[in-house]
Amino acid sequence: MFDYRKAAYAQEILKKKIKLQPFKGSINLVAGCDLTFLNPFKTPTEGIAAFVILKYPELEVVERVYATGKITIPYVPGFLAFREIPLLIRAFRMIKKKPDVIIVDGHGIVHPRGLGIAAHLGVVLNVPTVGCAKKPLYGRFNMPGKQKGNYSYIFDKYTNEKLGVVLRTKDNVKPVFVSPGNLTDIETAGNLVFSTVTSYRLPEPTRLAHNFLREIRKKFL
DNA sequence: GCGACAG
DNA sequence: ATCTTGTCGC
Repeated sequence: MFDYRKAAYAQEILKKKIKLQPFKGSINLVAGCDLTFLNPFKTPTEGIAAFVILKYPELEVVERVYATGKITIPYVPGFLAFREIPLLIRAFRMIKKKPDVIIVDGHGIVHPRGLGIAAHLGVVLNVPTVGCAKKPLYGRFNMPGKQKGNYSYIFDKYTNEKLGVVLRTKDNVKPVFVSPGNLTDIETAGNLVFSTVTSYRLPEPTRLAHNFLREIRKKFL
């Protein structure tokens, strides 16, 4: 079984290691990562994690890697990282050209204990990360305008601290929820995601990682 | 007590 | 989180 009390404690410890700061240096390579499961409704199950690395700001793919393994921890809102990070780490180690920043499919610091999967991964790898989720998890916010580029801020519901942005990446399409993971800040996170969006709802790194997995997954069925 | 709840 | 198909709106 999985001890969620201990996991929550671990999150509180790791949260203290997050460094929120403007991005240091320049971004030449940006990565997107994602996971897929052979049976997403059963645990344990086989999982596949992938990273797609793109040149920035050209968004040309320069490398793709993936790793497979057994997923034994169930999904519980607030503890996604414990389920997905082990395989993500293995895939990350296979990358030859390490990215300057990773866009993770999930939240950064917009999280009940301030440590969503993007922040968790960023601390463990000591790499700049940005969280880009498709649904809200925590905090209060107003919906942004309907036009691409419109955004609003996400605040902590107790401290009112600004945590991230709700960003409209495509006209009349549901917005995404962006927040810094590690070694980035809200502005860096928002700008990076918006600058990697083309004509789809999700930023290219995330979208391509997802497509890549769909490809790989077929070979395992 | 009730609703909400990343992937 | 998977997969597929159909429908609707811009």
